Amino acid sequence: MRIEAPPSMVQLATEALMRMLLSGKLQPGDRVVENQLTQELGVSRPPLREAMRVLEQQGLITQLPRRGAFVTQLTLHDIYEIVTLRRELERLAVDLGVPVREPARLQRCHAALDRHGARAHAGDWLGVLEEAVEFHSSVIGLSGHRRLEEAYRSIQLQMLLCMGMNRQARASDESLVDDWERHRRLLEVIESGSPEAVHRELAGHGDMAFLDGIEERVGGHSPESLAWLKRVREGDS
Amino acid sequence: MRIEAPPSMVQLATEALMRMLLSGKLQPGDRVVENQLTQELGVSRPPLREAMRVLEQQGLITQLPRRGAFVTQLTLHDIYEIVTLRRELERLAVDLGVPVREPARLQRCHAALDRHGARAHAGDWLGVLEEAVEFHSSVIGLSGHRRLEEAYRSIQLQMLLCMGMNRQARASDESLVDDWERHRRLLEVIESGSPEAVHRELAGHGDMAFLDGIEERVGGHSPESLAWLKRVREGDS
DNA sequence: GGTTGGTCTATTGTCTACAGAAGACAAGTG
DNA sequence: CACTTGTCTTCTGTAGACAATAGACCAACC
Repeated sequence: MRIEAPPSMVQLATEALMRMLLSGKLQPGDRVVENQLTQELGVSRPPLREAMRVLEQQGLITQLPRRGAFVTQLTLHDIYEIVTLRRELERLAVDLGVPVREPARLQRCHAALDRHGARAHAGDWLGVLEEAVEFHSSVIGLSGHRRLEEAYRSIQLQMLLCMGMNRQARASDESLVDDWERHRRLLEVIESGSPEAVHRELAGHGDMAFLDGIEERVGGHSPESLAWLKRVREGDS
Repeated sequence: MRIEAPPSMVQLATEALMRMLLSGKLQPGDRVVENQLTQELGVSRPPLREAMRVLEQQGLITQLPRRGAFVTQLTLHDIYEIVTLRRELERLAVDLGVPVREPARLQRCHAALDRHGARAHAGDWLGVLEEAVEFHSSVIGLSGHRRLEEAYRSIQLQMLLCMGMNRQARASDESLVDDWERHRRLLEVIESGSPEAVHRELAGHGDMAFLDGIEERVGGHSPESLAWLKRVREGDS
């Protein structure tokens, strides 16, 4: 049995920061001061800075040279980018991955789904979020396309960051379980083996509710994004 | 007139490393030792490490905890991933960006193309590469989709890294100019405004020559990648 | 002779300290 | 009273030093 290497401070700091972002403890637009975090996390600045570089690359925080780092604040155009790109990546993943060639890959989906269910029933809000990300990643991973999976994961995290604010208020225990049920259905459809059916299920997957009244909550209304929002609302879902 | 902030060491180190990778001074599989580079680049280790984290995120170098960093060595499956994903991103970019809505964006394409041409005629091999990347990025950027452009750029750099070895030998001065001519033609087709025509031009863009005999040069022959290679060679290009 | 154990070196992981820039604030000036 | 200017504080950028680990090499033992 192969023992695993102890996680590096960079890794721990990255995960801790990610959790602070997903939980909303760090909100979009917030300034991220290095010295504050070193105290909170018990890490010195160099590894923390490396972790921040990683999250910067993922688009979760934004660094301005000599001015500090901020939690990325998405514009309407950003949301347009995220949603359109995510949809395209999903499409490709389904076409490549469904029907599933290697049953072993399904195991990962089931494992994530089970953990998701456990967290949902326990009312563990943040845990549900993390396992939902892992579940979706594992679904995309059915394609056997690592880069596709990573791109998808990155996009997904950005989207969650944006949903952060109103999520906490909205997510009751029932809706957590509802999410799980929806994911369970998705996996069933995938196992049935029809790419078209999966596309349909994903199209109606219904995580677009956060778009309601989005224009008032964010800035950056580009022509593209406004046109897109109009199309989406006219039922092109 | 707004003066620009002096570039940080992290930025400089990232660019220098990138150049070492593109030029083949660092070859796939090579070990990257921090202390050696600090001497060569005249930077201390913390900013160098941050730069390496950035390149790790881009997939250009691979870090093994407590074992050091290596230039990423691509498998056939990796190449399959890169080519398929790149194609998909191109497709989306063309559909979103052609015909061009904002003429201002074309200016960036033309500027990059001009620089590309100048480097090609000067026989500046590395410069051509850099400007070719910028040209392609600017074309994808016609879509106004920043994330799409960045994903494409990352994928493209990975591909260049893989082509590195045989590139230097193969690229004569004429072929440099040929590349430029091809790019010029592409931009003309784009300006003509027909997405289908652009798709056709891209399909026959002809940078697939490096796939000849690729199986012998790299490892990692997954079922997906072998099937894909067969399809490509049967003229699905 | 092959294997095991120990030591030694090279390299990574982390921390502390210092230099320099950006922004805040207050005092002076029109 | 508004605006500018100088200073001060806070924070980032970078450097250098120390601790700890992995792998190589050599010797001793089975």
